[in-house]
Amino acid sequence: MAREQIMNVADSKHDDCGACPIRHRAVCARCNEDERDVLDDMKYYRSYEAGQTVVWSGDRMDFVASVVSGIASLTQTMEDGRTQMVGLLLPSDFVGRPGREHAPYDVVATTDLVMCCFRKKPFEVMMAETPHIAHRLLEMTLDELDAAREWMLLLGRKTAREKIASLIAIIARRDASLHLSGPEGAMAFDLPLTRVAMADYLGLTLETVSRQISALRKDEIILLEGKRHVTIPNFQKLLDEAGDDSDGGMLN
Amino acid sequence: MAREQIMNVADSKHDDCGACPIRHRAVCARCNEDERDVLDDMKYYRSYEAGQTVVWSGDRMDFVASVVSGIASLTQTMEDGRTQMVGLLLPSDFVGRPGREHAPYDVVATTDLVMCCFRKKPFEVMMAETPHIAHRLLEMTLDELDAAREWMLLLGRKTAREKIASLIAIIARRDASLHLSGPEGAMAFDLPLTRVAMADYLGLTLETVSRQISALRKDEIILLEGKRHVTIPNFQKLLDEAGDDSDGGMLN
DNA sequence: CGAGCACTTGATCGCTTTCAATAGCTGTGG
DNA sequence: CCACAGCTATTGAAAGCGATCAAGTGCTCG
Repeated sequence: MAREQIMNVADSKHDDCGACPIRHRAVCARCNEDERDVLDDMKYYRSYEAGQTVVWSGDRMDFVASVVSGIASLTQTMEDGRTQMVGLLLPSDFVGRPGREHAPYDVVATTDLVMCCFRKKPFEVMMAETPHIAHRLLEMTLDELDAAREWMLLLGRKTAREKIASLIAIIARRDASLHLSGPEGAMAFDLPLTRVAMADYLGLTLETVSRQISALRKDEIILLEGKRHVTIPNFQKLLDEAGDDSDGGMLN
Repeated sequence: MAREQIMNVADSKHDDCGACPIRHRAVCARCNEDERDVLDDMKYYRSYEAGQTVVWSGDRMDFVASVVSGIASLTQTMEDGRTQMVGLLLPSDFVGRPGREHAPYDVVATTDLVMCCFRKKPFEVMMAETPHIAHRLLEMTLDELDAAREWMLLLGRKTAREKIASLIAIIARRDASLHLSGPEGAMAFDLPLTRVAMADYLGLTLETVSRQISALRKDEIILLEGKRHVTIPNFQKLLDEAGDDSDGGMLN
């Protein structure tokens, strides 16, 4: 908490795009070398600590960015304080909308976070001239729309237990794809979200989240070490609890 | 019900794009005359009756399309039959995803429906060569993503009464923008959805939908003639019931 | 050691669902 | 013409799930 409180100002500009861990999945994934050189000159990094707000809803947003590492969340809040997470941004995900002045949601760093930013105007110009970027952004936006619609089913129709199981399954799958390990064998990882964040994501209260996690643990669908470390002995059993189709909701 | 059961096969190809009612909002909105001529040659119309399924989830989808008139819905269904509407497609909205083989959702004609279709392959080729189309599609997809996220807040955090009020407000606003009448004065329109469809959209049961509509009528937030015709004496009062921000959730 | 935080667990409340009966409407056929 | 089926919608009563209110635990940090 105390380390580098000014880190979000101490931005770095020196990492080479060629070594970027997200270059094959981010908005720049389709760019050729020349195009990437231009972006390389435009970009700057910003870092945020877990809990910091990156952008406030309604604020002017003069940049767009890719998540390089860590997790950010998009959150909507009603006047009386009810909040709903409407997006979970993982490494390579894109933040901001070309052509829009103001942020429609709060963007919050859920874990320590590094973003690769571009000032909006130059990026818009570049996008207009570079079909590779526009196409990749369209593709990513369509994927996000699919994910949002999957989430609508969860929010509208799933029970609390199914919601928790679904969230754990999603995190497990993402973790597996990061570590390039197949789905065979026991999966184990740390939950990157607090109970409150999970509740905001799932449209539940934190008490219900806690209770359902306890219930899944009691039924040995998941194993817990401490508050955060999860082991999944049988992924199919978890999917059954999530109520998803038998294909496990595989993308495409 | 009995009239023109084969209408979805009796397709028309003759309407001129220049007279198209959605040409200023659809995916082709940014096209110049030459580009539109090409689309004009590619396109064909298809009509569906209320209740017909346009595409089944998982089916091969060899076309993309714009809604010309009527309303279509995107629906997800769980194994045990629970269903959630994840998209409401109004005139000018786009159906289908370039680059995807199979439909991820059921597409159902909620009212009688006319769509302007393009075979997918030629459309993809055209899109790759025509930035105007790709850009417009990106813009529309980003708008849809915003709408989906607004809907996630509704599904996750709003009460049944707020959900109903929100839905009626959305339909009222859309109707007003169609009829080019300002929000002043009493608004009146027919609900284009059955109670079941509303329930599927809102993540409720049809009984709860019915009860909350009755409650809003008793409180004189809305007036009902028959089952479907709604009059809104005071739009602001409806917005208050919807729990939206004071700006009424105006786009942009 | 005590404050603060994240989390868990218990008891109760209340909103939405579930189950069930009924109304209103349209179309069909005796 | 009326009886009846089929559909949409309304309304009532009861049940259940998640929310709310309230302690209490375990951990970290000062």
